[in-house]
Amino acid sequence: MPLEATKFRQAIVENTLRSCQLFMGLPTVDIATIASFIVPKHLAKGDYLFREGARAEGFYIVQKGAINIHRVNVAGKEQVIHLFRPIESFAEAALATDAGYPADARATESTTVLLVPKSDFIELLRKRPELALRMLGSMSQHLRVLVGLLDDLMLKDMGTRLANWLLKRCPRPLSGAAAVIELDRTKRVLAAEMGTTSETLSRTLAKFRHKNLLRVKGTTITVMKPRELQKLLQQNLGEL
Amino acid sequence: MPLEATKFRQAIVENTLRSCQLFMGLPTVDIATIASFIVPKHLAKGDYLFREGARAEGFYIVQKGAINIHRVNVAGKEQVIHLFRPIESFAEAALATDAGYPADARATESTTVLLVPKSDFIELLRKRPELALRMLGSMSQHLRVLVGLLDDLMLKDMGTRLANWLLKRCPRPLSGAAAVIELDRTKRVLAAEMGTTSETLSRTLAKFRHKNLLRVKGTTITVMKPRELQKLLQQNLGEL
DNA sequence: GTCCCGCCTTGATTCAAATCAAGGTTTAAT
DNA sequence: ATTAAACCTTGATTTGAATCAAGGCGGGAC
Repeated sequence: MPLEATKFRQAIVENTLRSCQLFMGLPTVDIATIASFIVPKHLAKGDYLFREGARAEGFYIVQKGAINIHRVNVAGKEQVIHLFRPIESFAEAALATDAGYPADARATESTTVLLVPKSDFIELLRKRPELALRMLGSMSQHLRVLVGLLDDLMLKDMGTRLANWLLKRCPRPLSGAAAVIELDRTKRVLAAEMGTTSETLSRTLAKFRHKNLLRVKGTTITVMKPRELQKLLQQNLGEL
Repeated sequence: MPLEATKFRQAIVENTLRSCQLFMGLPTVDIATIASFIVPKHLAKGDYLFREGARAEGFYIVQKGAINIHRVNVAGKEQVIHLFRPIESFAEAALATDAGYPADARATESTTVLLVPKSDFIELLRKRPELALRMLGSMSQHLRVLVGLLDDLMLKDMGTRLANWLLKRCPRPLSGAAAVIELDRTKRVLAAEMGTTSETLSRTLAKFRHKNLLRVKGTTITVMKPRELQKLLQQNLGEL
């Protein structure tokens, strides 16, 4: 294989690493070291990267596409935990424990991830305590996301849940300016993420549409009146 | 203050540290170092250790009593995230980020916790990469717990949820031997942890009682027929 | 001991969401 | 371009849990 090609590939990987939160601003040497033991993996839409309980090989960084982390509970229902998109890292927990992955990971579209193998990385970690702190930061971020998800799921009714979800995605809800939200996923999947069925989501969106709070076109939602939505959320909460 | 007393206190702290998962098996020197910057805190029942958003001073280890970590969502409802008991550590996420604590912490009884101050500990972390790995392990454990909680909360009905909860607490569910479960909390609180109301919990327990699956006396539940319960759980799940 | 407050239980009612069902629409593949 | 499959929407029905309400039990204060 031509040496040039290898170098080129390495350069791309290094670029991804540098731009990802976890390694941003790291010395070039370290980036190069990490890049040297990266294993890229390609997945077709629907392929599983790993399943719950599988021995953990390391953690991952999404380079292209999207990875859906989910859990199928004893009842067989799938609860989406998170959807990771390019430059995000996940499964860092794998580093620290011999227990298998605690959830399933599936590509929701054609996807490339970079595997950072456990043993290699741990070795580096021993020499670079700074890095360990970053890992801690990343995991604490994941914890926060999970706590946020819990919050959302426990909110009383779908109206409230959806309003809350939409507002979190409006750039400046208080400005009153219409905001366009691109779903990046099918409504069925969105419903699953919010812990409900596509029917209920559909109805709730319809309710908001009829109040002229928003418009829906395909997988694009335009929030026409963020402030109204905000107000509605507040008063829903008040009535509890 | 008499030197002896100080030494004595230090010895007790070191003992707690040694027995806690996080520091178990650590060299004596390190234990002593950590013990030297520990700040013990006493809380009366109902006192808050910290509130959501508060600047994080460090992480904690429960020495005596119990700490309830919970979240009050936008609707004002309290969702219990976890109840920490002696020798458990929590809020490790505080180390790695400047964001405040992501939840509230309240003592549910008279409690003593050991505060491990952030800056001191981070300094040590830089010199002891091993320690950082342990922290990662601990956080990954918390992640698992949270994922498990999510699982439970999303289970269809209370019958299923409760059966699942009980079975997780039977030492050997398959043995068929009756198991005694001590709640350690009021039923109202348990209901909150399971994301429901005390009325619903009461009814569900009654249902199981009528089927002679268990007996309830105060805060003690005796599961008479774990296997029956297991069977019921399976078939509940099948019917979905 | 007795009084009181908070906890638990049980019943009746209400309500939101899951489920079942069917028609219309978009997407992707041939 | 045609067709099949998946997706979305909307309606009717069912169901499980929250809520409202009231009575009983138990433990702590005095």
